[in-house]
Formats: sequence, structure tokens, C-alpha cells
Amino acid sequence: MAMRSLSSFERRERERGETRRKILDAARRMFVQQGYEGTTMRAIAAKIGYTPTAIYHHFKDKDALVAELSALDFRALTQALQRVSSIADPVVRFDKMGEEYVEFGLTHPMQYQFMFMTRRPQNGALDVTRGDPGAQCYDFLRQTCSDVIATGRLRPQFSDADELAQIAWGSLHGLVALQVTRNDDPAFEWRDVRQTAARMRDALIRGMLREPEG
Amino acid sequence: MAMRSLSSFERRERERGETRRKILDAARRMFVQQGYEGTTMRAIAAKIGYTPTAIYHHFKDKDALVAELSALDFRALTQALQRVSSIADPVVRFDKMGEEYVEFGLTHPMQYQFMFMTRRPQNGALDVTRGDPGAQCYDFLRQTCSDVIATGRLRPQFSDADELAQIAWGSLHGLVALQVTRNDDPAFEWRDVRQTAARMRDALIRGMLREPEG
DNA sequence: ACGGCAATATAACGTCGTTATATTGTATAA
DNA sequence: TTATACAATATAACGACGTTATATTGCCGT
Repeated sequence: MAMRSLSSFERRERERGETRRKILDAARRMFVQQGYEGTTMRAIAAKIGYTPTAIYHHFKDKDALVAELSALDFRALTQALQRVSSIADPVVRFDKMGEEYVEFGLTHPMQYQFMFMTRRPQNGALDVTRGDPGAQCYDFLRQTCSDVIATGRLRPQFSDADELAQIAWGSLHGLVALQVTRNDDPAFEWRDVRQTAARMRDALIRGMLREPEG
Repeated sequence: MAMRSLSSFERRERERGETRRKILDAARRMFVQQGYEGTTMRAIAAKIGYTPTAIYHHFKDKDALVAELSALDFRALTQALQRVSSIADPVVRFDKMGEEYVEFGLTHPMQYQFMFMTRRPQNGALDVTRGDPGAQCYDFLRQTCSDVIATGRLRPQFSDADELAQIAWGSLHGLVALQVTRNDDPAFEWRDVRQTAARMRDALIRGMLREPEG
């Protein structure tokens, strides 16, 4: 009975997981194409041949669905940021991290909106064991900021890791966010965001250093 | 008859205007407190003692209501920015303009969300005679950027007014936007935004100048 | 006094997120 | 092997939303 029950239990689990994944896949595609408001639970269900109520057996509500997708995206962003962790010079690492961040935002615009551009509804019951994936990203940035400060190459007023992290994050977030929401507004002659961001990082870093470098 | 009809016509116009204003006032308050989604046409109507349909006699739909409020807010922002227009030194003016911008965003967080943090739905029928009020703000910023470049004090790679405007706008927008959406997220130890913004402007400007100044 | 029109109201439509309540199918216990 | 319990899905509905088709009111000019 042990083997039988275990394997059938596993099959159940796998089938449940597959349905979950089907829901997540369809939801992701629709959210990316139509946005949060433009995507309805009914439409998600229809896309995968279920009735809307079936979704509620796998996710508490629409927000839980979005939260799970966001968590996956945060893991992807963390991975992208980790790609620069081998760079020895903290200042260069800081710069490249910004580049990775912008690239992520530009290539995942709708996920970016979920992650950073919507007011999260009182994120009460967070996974305490693993921690908020967004906070993990921030901590990673903050650590690099701390390393940059530790080099002693910054002017004395830039000695707070949190403030430095918020300057870096805020500045790049602004560029990405404007691009995401106002990309198609003909009132602005948008320059290439990657280049604009590169120039911005250059100016910011140069402006924070004690003395300009190479 | 001429006088009679004129004055009664005027009274009608005034009454219509007063109703419009009552709607706008109630709508503004509710949008500020509850956000776009949290504010319903029914609730706005109830607040001023009308039925929902009455609103539709004065505004095409909910978006038109928001658009009108946004236009008013853009005028307020333009006024705030104009306050620095008397500053002779373009670099100082550029800096103070950033300060005014951040102050506006922090003191009008919900309006800020309308103006800069929501995807505008295919802004088809714009008021061509007056121009997009958002574009007016941008043009004002762009002009100051152009003045800054004309001083010749920036490094050669910062010679495009639009790119410079987007660097400035983007960086400050990011700080304000994060504050608006993530203000109450305990995962981040937010520093005082005004000071963070000041340091950011300082670093940016210093990093763009040919040689550091005072 | 009357006709017309602007302003408002009533009632309804279709859609949304969500839930109370069946119905099904399948794995285990008797 | 049949009975039972439970997981997965479906049906039907609720209440709220933005919006609109269709009255109704009340004031203006004739």
C-alpha cells in the first residue's frame, strides 16, 4: 500500500501542479498582453478550457495569482542581477548592476509594472521563511552600495548604503517606468533608453566619486 | 429681450459650471483618498446628492473626469515649475526645478499617480489649440536643459536637450514614484526623499559638468 | 399657456471578481 | 469489491461596477 499510495499521491500532486502551471502560463501571457485590469479571471479560465471557479481552487484570488507571477519574476530579476556578482571592483559592479536592471525592465515591461509600479495591497501574509523576493533584490543592491562606500572612493556625503541604493534604484526606475507608461506618447521625443540610462549612470557615479576617474 | 436672455443664459451657464465644479471637487477628494479604482461613479454621485447618470451629462465618462482633473494638476505643476524661471543661472535653475518637481510629487501623491504613473488610454482627441498640458511641462524642462547645454559647462556627451531632460525627469520621477507606491513597504528603509533627491541632483549635475564647481 | 430643451432620474444591460452549492471522479478503507 | 471521503471541477448566483436607453422634471423663450 505504501508504494501504491505514494505513487498515486504523487500523480495527484503532479496533475494538480500541471493545472496550476497551465493557469499561471495562461495568466502570464494575458497579463503581459492586456495588463492587470484587461485580464479577467473568466478569460484566463476560458483560455485553458476551465470555468472561472476552477482557478479559485488553486489560487485564493486574482491578487494571489499576480503575486505568484511576481515572485517568479523577482527570482528572474535576482538572477539577472547576480550575473554581475563576480565583478571585483564594487564601482564597476554597481554600474553593471544598473545596466542589468534596466535591461530587465525593458524586456519584461508588464512584469515590471507588477513588480514596481502598482501599489501592493497590504502585503500582510508574506512568506517569512524565504523573505520578500523584492526585499531580496533590494538587499543585494544595498550590499553592493555598501561595498562601493567601503572603497572610500565616494565623497563623504554619500556614506549611507540605503540612501545610495535609493538614489541608484530611483533614478533607473524612473527611466524604465516612464518608458513603460509613456513609451507611445508622441508628446515626447524619447531617446534610446539604454543609452540615456548609461549616460545617467555615468554622470551619477562620476558625481559621487571624490575625484573623476578613467 | 436681449438683456433678459443674456442674463438667464449666463445664469444657466453658471449653474452648469457650479454642478461641474461640485462633481470635480468631490471626484478629486475621492480619487485622492481612494485612488482611481477605489472611486466609483456611483460614490461620487452619492457624495454630492445626485444619481450617477447626472455625471454623464457633464463628463463623457470616468476617464474624461480624470483627464480634466489631470489637466488642472498639470497647470498647477507648470506654475510650480515657473516659480524658478527667474533664476538667471541655467544650472541653478535646472537644480531648483528638480526640487520643485519633487515637492509637487510628494505633496500631491495621488495627482502624481494620475499624471505620470498610469498608462494613458490612446490619448486620441487632444486639445490641439492649447496643447497637451503634460507636454507643456516637458517643453519647459527641455528649454531649461537647452539653456544648460548652451552655457557650455557640460561635458560634450551631454549635448542633447531631450536626453538631458529625460535623465533629469526620469531620475526624479523614479524617486517620487517609488515613494508613492512603496512608501509603506517595511521591506525598505526609506530615507528622507527630499534629501535623497537633493543628493541625487547634486551628483548628477556634478557628474555632467566639465569640471566640478562650488 | 405652450413647446422645447437642459438637467436629472429610473431602470436596465453586460461584465467583473467572487462564492454557495452541486456534481463528478478517483483513491483509499471496510 | 463495494462504500466513503475528498479533491477537482461545474452551475448558478450575488453584489458592484461603468455605462446607456428611456422617462421625467423644470425652466426658458415664444
